[in-house]
Amino acid sequence: MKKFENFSEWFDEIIFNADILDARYPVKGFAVYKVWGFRIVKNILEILERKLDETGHVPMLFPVVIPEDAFARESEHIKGFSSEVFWITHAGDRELDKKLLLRPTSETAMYPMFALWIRSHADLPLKVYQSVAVYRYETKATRPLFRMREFLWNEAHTAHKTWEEAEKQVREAIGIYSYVFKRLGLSYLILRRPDFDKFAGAVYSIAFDAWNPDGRVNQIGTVHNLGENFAKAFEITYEDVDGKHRNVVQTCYGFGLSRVVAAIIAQHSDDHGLILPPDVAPIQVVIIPILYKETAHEVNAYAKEVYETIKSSGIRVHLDTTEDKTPGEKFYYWEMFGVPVRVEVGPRDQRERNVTLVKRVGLQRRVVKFEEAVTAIRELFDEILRELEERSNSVLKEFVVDAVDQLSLSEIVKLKRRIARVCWCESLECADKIRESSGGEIRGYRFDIEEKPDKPCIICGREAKRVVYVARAY
RNA sequence: GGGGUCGUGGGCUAGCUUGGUCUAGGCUACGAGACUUGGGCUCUCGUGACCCAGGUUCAAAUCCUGGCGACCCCA
Repeated sequence: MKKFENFSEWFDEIIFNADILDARYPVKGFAVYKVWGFRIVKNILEILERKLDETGHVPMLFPVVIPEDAFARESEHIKGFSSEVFWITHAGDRELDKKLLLRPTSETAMYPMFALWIRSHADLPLKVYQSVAVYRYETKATRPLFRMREFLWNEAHTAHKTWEEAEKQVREAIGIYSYVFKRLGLSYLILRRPDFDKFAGAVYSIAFDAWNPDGRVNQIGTVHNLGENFAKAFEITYEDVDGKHRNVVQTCYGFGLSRVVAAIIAQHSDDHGLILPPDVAPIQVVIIPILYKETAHEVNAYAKEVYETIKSSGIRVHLDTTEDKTPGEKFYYWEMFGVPVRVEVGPRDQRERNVTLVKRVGLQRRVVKFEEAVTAIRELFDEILRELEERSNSVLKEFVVDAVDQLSLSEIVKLKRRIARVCWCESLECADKIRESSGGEIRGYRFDIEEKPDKPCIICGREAKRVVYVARAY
């Protein structure tokens, strides 16, 4: 199965064969994370949550149910989400007086509590996060990991005294996510969404759009400045030093764990199977003993010694002692699971007290001395991450193509399945036409760098205000 | 929301047009064994499937109706 020719089938095969996700659960849009997938999730979470802790966020856990009246408090918010909400209407055969909904996101679960907790400026800033499943009745076709009706994410919610502080928080959030994505070697565009596509209830939204082999973009994270919109609706006020009561200014941001797993698979993996960044690989090193009858005993003993040494250095290592499988079969097996480094230990290595190291990316062999094995493996980890990052980055560069007119726009997005870079006048009419003629959506303009339009609007020919990116999306 | 394609062991599929030879074939996976072992070796044996409910018929995996489910395309 070929990644760049038939992405969909390739992807389904990988998540099934590598024990990431079993999508055969009998409810559409819901699936089971299997061991390998869930361990990867936990490893990603560990990196993210540590970073959130370091930057002054505190973990909490809010209920999965939200009462209807709280959900309806902010008018834009309810407009944006009501069509995809799961409702709880009954308990047994009794109808509930007060309908409850399963959180599609937790603003309306958290903010009534924020209103109770925040009394004075001394309570600010408040920075809370939780890692939970959320529920959205997607009407578009659901896809494993990319578009689920139940999906895992980490969401953070903050409250501040001023707009400036909230702005600072937005930048901190972008920094946190960028840091995690870097350790995963992912490439993406940081885009400020056009106003018509911002989060329901936000002043503005920033999103991380990762590239995908089929040309669709995969939104793996979002950061929103909520301004005072929710503070007004939920009456979240504080007493300032001057004794006046003011609304807090809020931000919130979400990190899509399911989609980040999808992005790791989609960007890094190849036709042999998964390729995992060392930081999140459940097993970082697998040792394959090469056994021959005459030397089996010595080689096994040596493999065990190698195993103990690597293990004691803190690396997640596994010794494959399965019998009745040839080394070749084991190579293919562990390649499917994306283990970053393979250590081959055979009679030759044993005799000379060497080990043979093989990287999952590229699969070149190198022989090092036993004493140098751990150091060499750690170097390989760095090398692997750098390679993944560079490779992914160069694909992203290849994927972004400048569109000069409507014809080339539709060609880039529809036929070539790429991300088009176009100049836009910011009018809604032209946005609609861009959508119609390309089949893609305006994802927004760059947040991290400023791009000045050097051409007129691709649709109307008037002066362009923004350089925007257009792509099909998950 | 509209249109289309398709449901066969755990996974991928053949068979369906023209009903019978299907006791449903293959690959893979899984279990037992032998032989191998520096890239999927070979062999023997074994487990395991026609989405559901009706209908047509002497006879249904195959035809018809309905349901459920999946996938693709368009809005």
